Amino acid sequence: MTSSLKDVAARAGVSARTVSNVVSGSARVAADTRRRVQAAIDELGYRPNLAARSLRAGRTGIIGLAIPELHSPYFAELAGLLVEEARRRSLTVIIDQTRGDAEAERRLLTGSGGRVMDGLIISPWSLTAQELASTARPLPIVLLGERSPQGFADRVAVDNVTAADEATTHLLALGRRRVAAIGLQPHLHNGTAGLRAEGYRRALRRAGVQPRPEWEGAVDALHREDGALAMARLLDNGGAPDAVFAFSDELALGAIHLAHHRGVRVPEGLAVVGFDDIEDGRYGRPTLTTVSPDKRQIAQMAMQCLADRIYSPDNEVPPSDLTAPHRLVVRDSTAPQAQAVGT
Amino acid sequence: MTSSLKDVAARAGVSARTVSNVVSGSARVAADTRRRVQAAIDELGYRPNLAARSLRAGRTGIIGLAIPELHSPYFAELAGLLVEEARRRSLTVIIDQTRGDAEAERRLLTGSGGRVMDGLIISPWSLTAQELASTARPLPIVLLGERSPQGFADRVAVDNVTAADEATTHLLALGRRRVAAIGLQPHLHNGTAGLRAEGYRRALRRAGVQPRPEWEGAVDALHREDGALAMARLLDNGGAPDAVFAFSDELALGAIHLAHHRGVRVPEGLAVVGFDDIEDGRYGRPTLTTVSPDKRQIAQMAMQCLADRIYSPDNEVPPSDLTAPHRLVVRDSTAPQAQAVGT
DNA sequence: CTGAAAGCGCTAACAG
DNA sequence: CTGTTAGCGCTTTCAG
Repeated sequence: MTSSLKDVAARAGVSARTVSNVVSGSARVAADTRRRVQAAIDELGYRPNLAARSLRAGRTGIIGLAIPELHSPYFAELAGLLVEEARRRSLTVIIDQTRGDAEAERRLLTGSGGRVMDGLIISPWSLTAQELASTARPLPIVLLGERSPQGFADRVAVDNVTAADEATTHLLALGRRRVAAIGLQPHLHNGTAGLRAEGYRRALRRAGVQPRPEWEGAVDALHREDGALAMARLLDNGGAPDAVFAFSDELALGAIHLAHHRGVRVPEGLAVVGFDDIEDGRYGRPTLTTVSPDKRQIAQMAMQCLADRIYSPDNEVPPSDLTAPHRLVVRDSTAPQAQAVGT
Repeated sequence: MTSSLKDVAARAGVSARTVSNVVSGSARVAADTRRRVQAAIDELGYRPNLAARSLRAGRTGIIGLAIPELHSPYFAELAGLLVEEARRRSLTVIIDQTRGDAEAERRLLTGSGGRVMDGLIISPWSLTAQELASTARPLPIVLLGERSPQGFADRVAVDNVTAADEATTHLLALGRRRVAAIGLQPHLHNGTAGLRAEGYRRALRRAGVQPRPEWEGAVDALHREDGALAMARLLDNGGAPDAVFAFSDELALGAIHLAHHRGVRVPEGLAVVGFDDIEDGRYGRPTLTTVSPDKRQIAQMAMQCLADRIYSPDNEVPPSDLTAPHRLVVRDSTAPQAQAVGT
């Protein structure tokens, strides 16, 4: 059914070598020969077999992307950007969901996938960087988001402590003092949540506000419903906070949803800041103030990093730790007045 | 660096054949030999080379998923489910974004990708089923969503006409008569939008309401901003509709956002129904009434279909046309009263 | 500029 | 139950 390079060669009356040259454009071929070969290719509908090429090259041109959840807006958007960056480098992306499950993260590396990929970009939730790096070897990996300690693999992340500090400081600057946080994940070794909590507490202290455990809302996952649940607990036991810093926009949206049902107005009674700058936040009601990581930059950095490792594997460059920029985008959910400010 | 089957064989003192048997579990191997081979595998950290295996088998175990946008909540969720279904069958998914671009859709098939994939699930926006099927041959493909005419490839979709009819009828049952639609895409050959428009008009006629062109809001894309834009035009030139059926939840959310800014209350002044049942709709304000396609079912049907084609390619079964179930989920955006009804 | 031939790592016939 | 071997389709030395 499918024709091979040899078939094309036979048809064009040349050797396989010449066809290969025409296809890859690697060496000079006489214009006339090239034309004849091209004609044969078209007639036979020939397309190179990637498996054979990979076998030969020792490379597949495929990289893996392992994220906890594809249906989370933040990861979906990031995945889209990464796929774009990959295409720019003629790389193909295989996406896998780990659901934050340690077993899934491990299987990705030990399973057959480990051999089909030239490299892996992973946002780990359960495994430590060390465990990942040692399991993956010699597969190059790039870590997204933060997991301490560093030094085992390349990593790209925003400065979570500073970002969280800025978000919290923004709430304090509005005159709010009972500033709660939503999104701690003590059950996971989620470094990101820990760092954001650290920034949150740092900002409070700097403003002379003592952090209080009952203001720190833990969550199981980072979805709207978890945010709603945490918000409910804060309203019931947290001593009525007047502001919330949620560690993700989804959590923030869930919290706002619940606050509304409890008759708490946002931003009047409760100012809310999220994290991620997902599209829903821009079109929700009220529009959501959020920490916006530069996702395109993250995608570029991660892909650049991985490509470097793949194409110069012998290069003994120590793991790099890249920080992507972020900025606080102020919208209605922290507006000083009740007036809508627009997008 | 990486060790091959031959290395393992040498180390275990057996032949390559035996190692292959141990790895694949295909033939009986003496318990003692198996143990020795396994030990060698572990020591060397051997993992089979997928490229070689694929070359041999003539199959890669990789299937493609081509969707217009990964960051659209609907497609992201669907992609997640498809990846799950694929794993259940030990298949790996490569995800690609077409952005609804004809060139991208074509390149996916003609480019090198066509050789690395065993099959393709695609949600086409620009190419016709016929063009896709003929370009793809002999690659099995499954179409998601509707594109007429049918008969060129397997297809999975909800009954868009009926679903749109139900959504519109629901609005009419609330006593609304100036029922607009948002989401027509006359510039694309988007069969889905056309079918939803058809169902919308059918419902109007059955209720004795004459469809009016100025009630049909066209959009460039299916995002919130497009919905907002279309809503603005309807309010300006559409004679103040009292209800809107949006062809996607994102459009609906954008429309609601804009209506709110114009001082139109939802659902009191404007009842809104969306399509897709994305998570944002459940946590927005108001919560969004929507047509909910059974996404899991869609994923299962599509994967089953594709797997059948891949594993029995000679089977001359004619292309099947599967209809996935859907249901109307009524929430606050079409509540008869202004009271919040909850999720 | 082109031909011949080796070999990437694996599996499956075919012996033994 | 296990060893030997051919060959999947391609690239790439080595000759010509």
